[in-house]
Amino acid sequence: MKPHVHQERLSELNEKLRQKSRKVTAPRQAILDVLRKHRHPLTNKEIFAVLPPGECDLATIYRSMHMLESMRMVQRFDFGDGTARYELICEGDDGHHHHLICTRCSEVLEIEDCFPVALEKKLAEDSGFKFVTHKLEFFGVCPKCQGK
Amino acid sequence: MKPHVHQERLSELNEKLRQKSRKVTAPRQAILDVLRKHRHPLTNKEIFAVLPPGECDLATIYRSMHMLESMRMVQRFDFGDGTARYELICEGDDGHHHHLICTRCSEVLEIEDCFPVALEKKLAEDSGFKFVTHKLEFFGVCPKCQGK
DNA sequence: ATCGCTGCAAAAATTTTGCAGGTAA
DNA sequence: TTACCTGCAAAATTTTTGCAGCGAT
Repeated sequence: MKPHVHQERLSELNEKLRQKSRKVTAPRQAILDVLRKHRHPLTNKEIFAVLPPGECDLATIYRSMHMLESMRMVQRFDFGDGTARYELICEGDDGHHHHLICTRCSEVLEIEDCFPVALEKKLAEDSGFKFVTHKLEFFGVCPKCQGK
Repeated sequence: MKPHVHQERLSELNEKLRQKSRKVTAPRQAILDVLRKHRHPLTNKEIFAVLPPGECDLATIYRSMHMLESMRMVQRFDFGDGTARYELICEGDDGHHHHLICTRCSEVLEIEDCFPVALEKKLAEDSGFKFVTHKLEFFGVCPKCQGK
């Protein structure tokens, strides 16, 4: 491990990992660094491709993403193509947001609008379900792809 | 093919298939019959399991679902577990709706509420995207599972 | 008689798991 | 030292594809 880099991240990571008696390892830091440098959800394969060869095994990425998701350090998204994508959850944020994805070039915009809370509450009351959450993604054709 | 069953369905299928110079085959009718008998989205594997052995190959189901989706006869849904699910689109309906899924027992409720059209329009205007649609699914714990 | 469709088999793509050795705490 | 973690390899899932023969039109 390089003790001089990403101290601020390291302390956050340390704290969260130690809470669960997990270890701060080089592969985990490398993965978090990749996620930090990308604004949009990445597939495990994309994370693997970006990392220097030999820095982290693909299986380790899968295992790490599961762990990071259970610790609420990353948020999983599904764009409907059958491949999981992950985005780093910022501090003080719950990671809940949505995307607008171009169906032609796969460009991704982050969306601040969200499903109205009132409707979600009504839904929970009507159905008797509890702890109701939702996943919402938008799809369309971006300006660049409209002429083609 | 059994000429005495599901005549009403057959004529609908015939018409749509013939429009694309596709053929009305036993496997395709069998698949549509399964979908018609189930109110909720099914995975290809589930469809395969329900069909009598030897009635339809799994690969044929995959091929059929792609075709039926492109013909807008089925709607694809993603429940976030990495497996595609399909539901029959009723006549006169565009198939656009959502579900409330129990994260413990996988019970599925159909939801009539939808993301407000006005917000979707605003989203399209703000972003410059066109043909904007959305996918929305709700997750929670159903009444039966709340005590456990 | 076409042309499309099917079953079978193989391959591709994504994700999970077992295990022996290595490393953080 | 002791758990936990990693790489490697193998397996499990889900989905796609090639091909020869069959079948709807």
